[in-house]
Amino acid sequence: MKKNILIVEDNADLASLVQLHVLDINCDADIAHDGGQALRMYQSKAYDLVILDIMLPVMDGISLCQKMRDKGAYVPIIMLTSKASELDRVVGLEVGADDYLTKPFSFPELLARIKAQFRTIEALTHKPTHQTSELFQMGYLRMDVGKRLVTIQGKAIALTAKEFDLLLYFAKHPGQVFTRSQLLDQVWGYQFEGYDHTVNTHINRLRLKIEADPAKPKYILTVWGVGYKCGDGI
Amino acid sequence: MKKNILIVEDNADLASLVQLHVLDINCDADIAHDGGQALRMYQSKAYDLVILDIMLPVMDGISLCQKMRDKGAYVPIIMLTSKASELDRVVGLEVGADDYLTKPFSFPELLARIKAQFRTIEALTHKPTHQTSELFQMGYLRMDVGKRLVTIQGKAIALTAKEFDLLLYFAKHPGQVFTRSQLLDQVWGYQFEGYDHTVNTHINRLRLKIEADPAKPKYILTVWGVGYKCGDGI
DNA sequence: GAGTTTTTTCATGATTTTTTCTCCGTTGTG
DNA sequence: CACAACGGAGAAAAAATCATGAAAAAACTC
Repeated sequence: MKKNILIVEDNADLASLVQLHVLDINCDADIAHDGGQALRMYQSKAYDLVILDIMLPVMDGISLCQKMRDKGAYVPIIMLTSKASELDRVVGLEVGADDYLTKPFSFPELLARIKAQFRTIEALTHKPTHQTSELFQMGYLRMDVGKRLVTIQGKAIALTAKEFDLLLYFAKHPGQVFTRSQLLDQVWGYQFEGYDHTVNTHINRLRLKIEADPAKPKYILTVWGVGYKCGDGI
Repeated sequence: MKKNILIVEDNADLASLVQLHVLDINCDADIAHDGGQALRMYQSKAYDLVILDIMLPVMDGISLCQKMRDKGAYVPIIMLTSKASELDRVVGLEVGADDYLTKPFSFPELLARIKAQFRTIEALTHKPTHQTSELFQMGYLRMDVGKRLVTIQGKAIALTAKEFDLLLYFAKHPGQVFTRSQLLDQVWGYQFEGYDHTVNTHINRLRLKIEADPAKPKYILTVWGVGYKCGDGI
């Protein structure tokens, strides 16, 4: 996935040069030549990083940096400057920049600093995204209830709604034997008026999908004269 | 809430000086004089930041940095060095440092950089407070919650309020399947009295806007007999 | 308050799933 | 071994679900 970088730099040559270099680390870059343009672009597109020259026409880099910081999402900002004065460096960082480079800088260092910013973001955001949804397992077969996903040895199996509900019912009651009408009551709902035969058909199609050899089922077993139960899949 | 900083520096005078200065920004600091000691301290206490001299006896700063990075939790590392060679700077950043300072450095700048690191952490870890909002992504599609902006491969997509909220809900729960009434409850609010059909229409318009081929959606997928889920967009 | 945009409701046709039905092999029983 | 009940397989019929487009209602703007 390509990252988007916004380069804010009035020197067109330098801007293009930077743009060229960030391509090497798989990043796309747009260029803004003054502060006003930069702010408009920043608001109209989701950038992953901003490279910002502090000396700009129309609006200086410090003000621009503050305005960007006020606009919602956190986007890392790397400041560039020709002044080597310490005061500027400190002001830049105080005002919300995440890093600071003094011109002339080397491109390897710029790229290294860009990557360092991305790494921080990754490390910090790459966390509680994983919803802990209920998981059931029988042998190699796993069911994720929230995602309604079934995998066998990691391979995804596409099930219809009823197939999934039926299989889930077995997975939730390992080893237990159910008659067809019990299954109709529990999975279809007690108000369902239909034939026991319906269950057969569903078990059938389920077996076609999940069993290696549907003639010798391992997950859903027939209990002759009674109904079905789930095996351990092994 | 005081922050804990680990200073890894063999020059005892400089170490104490740094320790003294970080007190000004309400930070406590421990000092390690060599790499082995540093690693033991790093593992035995939860630090918020590490200041690391690259030239160390026993174990050099680069190796130490890598070892720390391997130890799970993300702690920002600021490297110090007397060598001004560009290669070192780049190696330092490549190896997992978040920032890099060349001796002699000024204390205001060191403190500014420390604060910049903390600010990043705050912005990214602190739950989406009103100011700092989050970015969500599914494939080429990105959502900036603060700006209420959606882009696909950098191109901005104009969504209405409901469309945005609905899409955001999917983006926040990747892969999770929702029924139409769940979506009505979660996105519209449980007090909403309306038809499931409403969801269809919105999904429909969303697809027209975000899908390359609305007939073969990649972002919002239909789960037959259940509802909808978001795909990974690829 | 008129005009625009957004949201909701509704109707239709296409598609998928579910149910029903039939045939045939299998299993258990006497 | 024969007979009857049972379960499996497949196809056809029925039902449910969804996409689409259009119209009505509501919300918002100027």
